[in-house]
Amino acid sequence: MNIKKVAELCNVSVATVSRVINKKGNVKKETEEKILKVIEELNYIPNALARNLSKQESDVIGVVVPDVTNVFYTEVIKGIMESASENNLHVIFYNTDSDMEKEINALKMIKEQRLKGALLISALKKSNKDKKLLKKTLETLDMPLILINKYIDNLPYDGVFTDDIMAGYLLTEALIDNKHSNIAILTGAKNSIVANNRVIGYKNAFKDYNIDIKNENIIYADFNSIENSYKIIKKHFSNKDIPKGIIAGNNNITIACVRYFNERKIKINKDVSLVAFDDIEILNWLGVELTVVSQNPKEMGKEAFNMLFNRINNKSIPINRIHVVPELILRGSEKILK
Amino acid sequence: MNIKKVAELCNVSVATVSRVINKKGNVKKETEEKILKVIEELNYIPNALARNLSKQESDVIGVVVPDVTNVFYTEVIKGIMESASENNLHVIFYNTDSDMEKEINALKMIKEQRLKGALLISALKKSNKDKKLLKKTLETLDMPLILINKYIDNLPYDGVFTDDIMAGYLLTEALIDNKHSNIAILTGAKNSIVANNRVIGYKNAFKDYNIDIKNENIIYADFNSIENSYKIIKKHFSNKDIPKGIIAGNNNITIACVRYFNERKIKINKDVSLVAFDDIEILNWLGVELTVVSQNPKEMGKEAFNMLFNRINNKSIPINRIHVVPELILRGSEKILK
DNA sequence: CTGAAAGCGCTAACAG
DNA sequence: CTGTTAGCGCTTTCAG
Repeated sequence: MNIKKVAELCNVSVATVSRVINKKGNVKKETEEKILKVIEELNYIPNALARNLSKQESDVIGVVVPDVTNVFYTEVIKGIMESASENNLHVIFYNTDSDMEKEINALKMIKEQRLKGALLISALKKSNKDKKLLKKTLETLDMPLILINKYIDNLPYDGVFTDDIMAGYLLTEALIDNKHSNIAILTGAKNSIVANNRVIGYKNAFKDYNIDIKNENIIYADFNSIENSYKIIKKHFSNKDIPKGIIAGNNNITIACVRYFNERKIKINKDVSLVAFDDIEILNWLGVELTVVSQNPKEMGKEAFNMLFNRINNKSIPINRIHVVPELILRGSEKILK
Repeated sequence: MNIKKVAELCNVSVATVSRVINKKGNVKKETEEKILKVIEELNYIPNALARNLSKQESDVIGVVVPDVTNVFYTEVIKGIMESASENNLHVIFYNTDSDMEKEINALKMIKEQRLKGALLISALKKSNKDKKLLKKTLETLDMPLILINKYIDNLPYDGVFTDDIMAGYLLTEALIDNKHSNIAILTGAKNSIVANNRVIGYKNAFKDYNIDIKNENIIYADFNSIENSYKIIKKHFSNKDIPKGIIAGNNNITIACVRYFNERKIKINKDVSLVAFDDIEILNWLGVELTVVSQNPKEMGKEAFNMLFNRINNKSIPINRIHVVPELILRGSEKILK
């Protein structure tokens, strides 16, 4: 079934059928009604492939994500999907497992599919080699692209980012405000840009409040794995006094941390104050109500989609970078109760 | 940049270029090398739209899911994506929020895009109207389609399903084996097919063990919402003795239930035995180690993809329906310790 | 208001 | 081993 058959059955030309499908007007009421009726009867659905090829553009966007099972990304994804569907756009997802090779490959596939645009949550680490490769791929991509979460310098793309430095600062300050001075931060891997920015915020707060920083209090766990983070935390704190203030660097690390504290019978508000990046709904449901800094992932997704939409519709607008203001949600876990 | 330009630059015809792109052979080594070099230099990437239109088939499959933030589906999705990427297929996702209208719309869009096939996790409830509509949509879809999780009778589709009746039976039996006879099941909405099957398994076990079923022990909560389930549970159990045995009907209900027990200081293994459908990783990490029945969602995703792949490659193989055998994982929460 | 026809970029049958 | 050419199904310009 195709447009030609419909045209024949209606005794009109394909052009006319095309006009009514695309609501272009300039069609007599009667003919339009006749065509609509035949389309309905035949269950005819236009071929998007052909339309896209003809129009030289597709109605699909691509989204590249490190891990579709991580609740943070999951929320971003939901935001993107909602907005995309409101705008009749389809979404192809690529999961990279935080692997740069897969990420670059996904980008190439997006190019190959001639998608309308792309959203990228890069897994780029502090690696010059990967950075160069990514930049090169991005350059040849030649399509509207929005960066989410991971800022990459010297690249002319819009993006919506979290202000990790500020977030780190806020959490640290929340602890300092509660008389803490011995504060450990459990952040992501050493080569992770986000992990390092969070530490910078932490350090800035220490400087502003004239407190000395102890290097042993900066612990590099693993953003991508509860299990690995758990091992690192356990190893680091064995046979050691645990600092009274703890900052967990992301959702996975928080869970690892809560688990470790449970095991060692370390109580929040009594033995330790725990604050964290990312607001994990389940933890709240389970009564582990932590003071957190939240980045509103779903809103980030929607925001990123809007940026892409604007960029698609007007390639010449100036580059726009939004830094989402992290929201400090105080739930009491930053205190030690007497 | 297109195949014609590449051909011109190489002084060959488009056919030859096409041959080397698609590794069809029958090209002299030298010419092949020359073409490959030019492609590389020009960063030429073939237009998948055109290829697909020409070949009358696309390299994209569609996946329709009720909720991309639900950990169960998230695992299914990951399984699908892994397998798809291994087979160089792209995946468009549609989120339905368990809304049949959105589901049917997603199916129509899949048709419009002329995708290679589709995987459907339907949100169909016990509604004749919706069922008819879905069947009609599916009939006109005319492409390989695999059902996941939700069996729909009288429909000629392959599928991978959970054996919810058996799963319900296993959990109930685990409690009965531990001297429980007063057992409540917190299942999904009354019109949910899965919810009802789980209850059937529950009832079957009661019959087999000659125990009387109390209607008040079958509680219809909400598969799709922790919050709603929590409210229902709270309301139902207020001013009542809580049965010693509890079966939570899915991951969301389990969390609501654990929350409620925490609040009322009801202790598992002491006041109550709690067993559940779905294995939630986070709960285990947090030390809430429940006896569960698991359906291996990631494997289900991979299995479903394989089925789709087979169906795409051979439309005439007989219909294949896999019922994943639910795995009972005993972790001790089915007991009351003295 | 309508139709004819050129093209979108690629594949594949056919001819050589 | 290589080239010519007819589509794939649709949009869009141009002419009427």
